[in-house]
Amino acid sequence: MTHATERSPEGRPARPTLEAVARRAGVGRGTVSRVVNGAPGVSEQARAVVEQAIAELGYVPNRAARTLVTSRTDAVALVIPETESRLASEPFFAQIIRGVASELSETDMQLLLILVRTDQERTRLASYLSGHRVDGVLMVSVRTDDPVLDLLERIGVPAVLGGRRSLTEPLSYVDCDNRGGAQSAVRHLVRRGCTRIATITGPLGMEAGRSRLLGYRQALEEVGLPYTEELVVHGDFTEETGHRMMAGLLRQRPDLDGVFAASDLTAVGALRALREAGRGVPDDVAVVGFDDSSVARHTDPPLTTVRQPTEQMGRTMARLLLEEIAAPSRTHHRVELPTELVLRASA
Amino acid sequence: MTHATERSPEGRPARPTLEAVARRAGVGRGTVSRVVNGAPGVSEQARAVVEQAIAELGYVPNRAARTLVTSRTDAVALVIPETESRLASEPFFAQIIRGVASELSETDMQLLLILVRTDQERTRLASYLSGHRVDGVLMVSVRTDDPVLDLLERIGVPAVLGGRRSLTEPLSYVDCDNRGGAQSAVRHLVRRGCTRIATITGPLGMEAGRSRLLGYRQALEEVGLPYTEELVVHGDFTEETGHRMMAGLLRQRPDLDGVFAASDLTAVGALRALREAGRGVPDDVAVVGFDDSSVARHTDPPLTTVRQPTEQMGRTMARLLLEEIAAPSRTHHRVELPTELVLRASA
DNA sequence: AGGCTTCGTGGGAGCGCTCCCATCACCATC
DNA sequence: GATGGTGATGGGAGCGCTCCCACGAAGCCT
Repeated sequence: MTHATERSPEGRPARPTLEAVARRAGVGRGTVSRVVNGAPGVSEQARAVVEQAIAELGYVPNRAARTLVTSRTDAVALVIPETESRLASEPFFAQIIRGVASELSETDMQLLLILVRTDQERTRLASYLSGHRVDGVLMVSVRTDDPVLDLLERIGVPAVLGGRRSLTEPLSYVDCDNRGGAQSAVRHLVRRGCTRIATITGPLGMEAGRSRLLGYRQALEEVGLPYTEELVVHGDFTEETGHRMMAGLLRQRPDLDGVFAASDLTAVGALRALREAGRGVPDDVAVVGFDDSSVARHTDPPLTTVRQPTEQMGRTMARLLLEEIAAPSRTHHRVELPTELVLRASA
Repeated sequence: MTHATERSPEGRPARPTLEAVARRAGVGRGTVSRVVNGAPGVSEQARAVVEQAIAELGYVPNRAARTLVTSRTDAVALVIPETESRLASEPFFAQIIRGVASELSETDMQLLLILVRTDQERTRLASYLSGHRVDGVLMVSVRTDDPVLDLLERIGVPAVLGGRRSLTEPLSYVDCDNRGGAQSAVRHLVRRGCTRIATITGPLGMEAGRSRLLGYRQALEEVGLPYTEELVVHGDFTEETGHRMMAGLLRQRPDLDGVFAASDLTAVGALRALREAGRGVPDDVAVVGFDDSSVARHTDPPLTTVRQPTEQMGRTMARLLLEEIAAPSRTHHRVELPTELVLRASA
């Protein structure tokens, strides 16, 4: 009798089961299961024998079997609704992914990535989520009217958002202090002497867009500068609209001397428009962005911007989600992380 | 008798099972299973009744139960070994993810994302893969000596690499024409009159690094320019070493008039060193990068670079993997996609 | 000494599905 | 009319695990 691994008819080594481990260790299935799951009520001696057998056989629990009976899946989904190609151009998403993955890697939770682009994929996602295929859901870049979020609330899956839909977000979320960050950006422009400060907003369908606009407004008001519609143009975080809006702004208000762009990409577009218009940055017009994405360091001139702790946001989201999965409760978590103004040459 | 959903003791609606559908449709489990899986041998009539019942009950198959018996998991893993913070700074990874996700979204395969940073995580990955928890594996940014790859070969999981370990890669892979791309970059430098062309290589532990160096060498040789060790310095695709290596190069060979950087990030570092040394780009020194990552458009001057079809690579990888899963065979796939030189202002 | 917990343990039941085989109705054939 | 397909169907067995209950061996109290 050798120690040769059991083999199925085709000759591939058959994976050892709980049963096999139990037989080898000379104990019952229950005991092995308790050892594997770290459950109490196992004698030191039994535990040792079982662990030995597990090692010898190279036993790895069958996740599907476990899921079938516990109906835990040990998986969480990270949902990224990436309209356009923002995923590729904005390091934001990659950093969130990094944070989430690194927090999860210490547990044995699997990370499922779900990119949602079309409405059709949105529908699939809905049926996916109602199929209880994950223990929890992380979702970033949320828009106020996203129907998937209502679904999440309705079916009661543990969920944590990156960002929020409104100031009264009912779901758990992790956000950065968008309002405060914007305010500090505009305060900086004021401090350096700008008096006619415009803003190119983000999409107002996202709370981040609205809050950054609010921060702009509050910073103006606190120093008594007028808030005028003329100096507020609406963008969508992309470079392209940043460029177009800035060009329009210059035509409308040639006298402006400062711009707060609601994202770095928007700022990049704005810088281009300013260059084309022959305006010097920061001397004629000072520019501040938001995000501190990797382009910020490479623009000409390098961009003064508001850094948000993206990776930490991802990490926090994952941690909160794990907590909610472990101890489901009606109370939701709300976390707001601070931002930081990064001074470079553009303002 | 109402149509009310069955409920478990806690009041949460119980998910309908195959059995429930069968009862409602007045057929056996077998028939429902055949309908759900699109298997032949079901009468039109039975199919209609079953589909009706499925719709009424909102039945969604339990994946775990299915996996338990078929030992298919309907999931593939995308493994990204991201030493340092390359994931965040290089859009490469995000684009690969996009490509993979978009190809997969048309099937009902799940995408599992696995980031591997430490050696400990590497070990976990190994045990993960030997646990047969996915039907296939995608892996990018492969290093020649990565032990995980041997493991993949050994356990025979379907796998497709993004990039390859050597020119004789035994596993299936999708790569871009690194050698040809580098060659076209250097040819361009030659064409614009450069005669003392240096290169800052990528890590030579990756085939991409070696092939790009080879392309550089071949381009020189075909026009009779000498290949000298002095003009070849070794980097690792990062900005930081690009900067340091370029500075060293300038000290060593102040007469150089062209640089081929093996990545855009490296080129960015090189541009900075050149600026600090007071050299004009492209007039004193022309610079070409590789990747056409998003920074390339924003550098000063904008970077001439070699575009690789990253998203298409991701898409192709996923497609090949699905094929290998569907029809396992000993023959592996090798795909090499073309690159394209993108002319901007730096050369 | 007898009854009481307490602890460690074994193993039956069952999660929801697929696989496969036995069955049956039906029709074509000799 | 008996025979032999053929195609549709139902349901048993079993995938590998957790849950839980029953059981025996100690240890504790009165």
